[in-house]
Amino acid sequence: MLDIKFIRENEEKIKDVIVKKGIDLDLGFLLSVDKQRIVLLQELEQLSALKNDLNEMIKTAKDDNERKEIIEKGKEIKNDIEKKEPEYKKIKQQFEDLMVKVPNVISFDTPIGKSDADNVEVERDGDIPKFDFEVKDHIQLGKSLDILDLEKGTKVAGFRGYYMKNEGASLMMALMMYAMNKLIEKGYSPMIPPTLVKGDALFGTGYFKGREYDSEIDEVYEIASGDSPIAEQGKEADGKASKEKKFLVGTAEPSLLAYYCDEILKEEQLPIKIVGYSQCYRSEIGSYGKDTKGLYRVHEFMKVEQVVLMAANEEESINMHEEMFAISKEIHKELGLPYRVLKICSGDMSAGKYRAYDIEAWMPSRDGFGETGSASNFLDWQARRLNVKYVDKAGEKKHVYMLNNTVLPSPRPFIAILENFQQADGSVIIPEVLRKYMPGNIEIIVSKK
RNA sequence: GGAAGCGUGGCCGAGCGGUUGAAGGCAACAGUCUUGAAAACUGUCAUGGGGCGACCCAUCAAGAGUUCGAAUCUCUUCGCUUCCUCCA
Repeated sequence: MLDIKFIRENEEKIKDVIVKKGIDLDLGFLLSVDKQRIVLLQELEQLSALKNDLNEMIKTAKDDNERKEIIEKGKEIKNDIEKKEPEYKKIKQQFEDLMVKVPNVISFDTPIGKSDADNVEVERDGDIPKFDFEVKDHIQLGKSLDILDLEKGTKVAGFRGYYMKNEGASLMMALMMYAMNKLIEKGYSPMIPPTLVKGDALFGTGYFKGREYDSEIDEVYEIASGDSPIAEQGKEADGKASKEKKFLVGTAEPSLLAYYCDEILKEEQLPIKIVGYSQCYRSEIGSYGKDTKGLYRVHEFMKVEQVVLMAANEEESINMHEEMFAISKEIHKELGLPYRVLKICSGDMSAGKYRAYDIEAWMPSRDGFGETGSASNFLDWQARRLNVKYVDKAGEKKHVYMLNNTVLPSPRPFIAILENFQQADGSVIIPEVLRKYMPGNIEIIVSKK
């Protein structure tokens, strides 16, 4: 969310971003709604002021007659207010619905483009492995080593379900422990946040495209809570409110950031650096036909995520963004995974983002790179929705800047490790940095058959 | 799951139908005094919105209602606390 004053003053700039991000929004219409809203607001406030004056006058009325007169007048004004109010509420709602869609501006160095095809590769590291034997994909490897069971996963959990087994389960836990500890060593405070949350956290971080959850477009699972089925949740006509909706997060980011919602921090507290571990759930709506095999695209996984809340300084936020993303690169290097870095273009960026990178690891079975991480700088776009402010050194209240980065998800690096480090005999070498987290500190996963 | 109670400004806490946007205290900030600090004293000090401004509107968990008028009364929801029950 942006400040309406900023929008009024930067109409052309935002119109430009709307085009570059490919967002369906008529900014001129928003501004005209804004004007109507202010007019109605002023009219209503004037009526309220009048009414308040009359209420004061009652106290000093000379006699019952005068009192009656005042009450009559008050009723007229109340009528006027009641007539005008629905109109104002309607406009206000319309205004808010439009405001929520206004995208954040983009950084000066964000490439302009229409889709992910226009993202710009800016870095590449590591040698793509060459194999002198027939390469297996992670599905075959996982099966032969008895560390991944997709059939049972589908049987129990349905499409995109999976079981991690034996060294596979240990390897995933090792990845998470490794990532978690690395960030703690870098000064991040560890957190295990809730994954079942109210809508506010998801709206606040931009995971709902509108003000409310929309099952058609939002890639989030809604959960039945209380005793009513989902379809019957929401406000009842008779004013009886139902239980609050709950959702499963797709990353720890919403829970970690919403920890501070409605708070006013002090500048001395900033930057706040947190590393969170969570289970992540994704409905993968809109990706029905994509990556249907294996672990690449699943509904449920584990992930270590980092977030930073910092003072509002654009330049410093860019530096922080780089600093956070450097950790992802360091991790890929330490794991020995060849990777490349993409600067995300305007059209592939979600509405709230100011600047974003993706990191992709080499996956032999894809004969290409696959996304293993993403770092985003939102400036104060999320903080406005979450209402997180700080008092700066001059005593002024400002919204904090928020940034986030994938430290390590569980399934995709697992794919990359299996496929890149497979041996001719079907065994898989475990990256050195993970061995201390493996039971028995094993160095290799071998077939038991 | 059963019972009772409670939700007021950064915090504590009064107020229970009209000079209450809200006493008092703490914290914070500015000043006086002091070589400096502390103490003491004086002053400032909620948030959001509208207006060029005087100023106006809204907010005492949220929503609805009663009333000319609600922080105060009624209802609903949410949250918290305590006791009992149950339980990984």
